[in-house]
Amino acid sequence: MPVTTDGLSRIFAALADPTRRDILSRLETGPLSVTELAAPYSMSRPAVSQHVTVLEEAGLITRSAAAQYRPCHLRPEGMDEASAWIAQHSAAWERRFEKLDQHLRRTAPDEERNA
Amino acid sequence: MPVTTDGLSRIFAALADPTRRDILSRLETGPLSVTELAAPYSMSRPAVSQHVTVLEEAGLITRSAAAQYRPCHLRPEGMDEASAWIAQHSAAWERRFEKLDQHLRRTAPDEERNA
DNA sequence: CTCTTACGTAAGATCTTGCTTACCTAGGAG
DNA sequence: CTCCTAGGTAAGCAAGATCTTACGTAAGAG
Repeated sequence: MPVTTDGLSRIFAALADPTRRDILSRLETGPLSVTELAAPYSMSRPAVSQHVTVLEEAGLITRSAAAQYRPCHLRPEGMDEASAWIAQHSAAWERRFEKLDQHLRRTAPDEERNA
Repeated sequence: MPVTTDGLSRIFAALADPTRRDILSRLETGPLSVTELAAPYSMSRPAVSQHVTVLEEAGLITRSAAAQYRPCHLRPEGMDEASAWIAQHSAAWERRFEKLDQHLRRTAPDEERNA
């Protein structure tokens, strides 16, 4: 990854780690502190802190600056860009096969006309 | 990334590169050879070949083994897993805000009971 | 004040990624 | 056969990712 990475690349890169995806899943039920997030994993707390930073820089979560307790919570609009990219390209995928489909149906399309 | 990476991580990692996303976009209009894919980029053809290998190992494209011409084409079901993950978690995101929504609505929910 | 808790960050080891150039194979034209 | 085209692969390097341990800081308890 180059020095300056675009937002979409950052989001997909953030999602390309099982630990980070698990963190996102666990935040869906409510905010958690870094210490709480780190508990189930076998890695050190600073490692989890770095994962959280990656998620934050990708715009997928935010951290409150509340004293020494800094709960992490989801940023709902964070995944919109990735979601939109996938949706758009899935649509293109499907259009390609719809065209094939239509082509195949032109061989015997008679059943739908007499309704 | 560890020695063995799960499929979802491989897919997201493959999507986390602008060149590879661009390759996928260009394949939506039909299959292209590695040489054709490499033409617009300023990097070497082997570099593009390696990007194509990454996409292939993620299950996003396939290569025909036709003689020395090996056109790359999309594998439509390749993005399903990523799409499903995003959809599922976007849904969880939304449910979280629906619950908030419902909670707010419980302050004045009387209109729906007398149908 | 000191001590604890929660957390970030710096330094460093190690692995992976993304590129390069150089080289190799396979098929077709002559 | 030789030559060209298409493309995969190896070696090597710079940069980044992921972890570790060690340390620093800020807020509250006593």
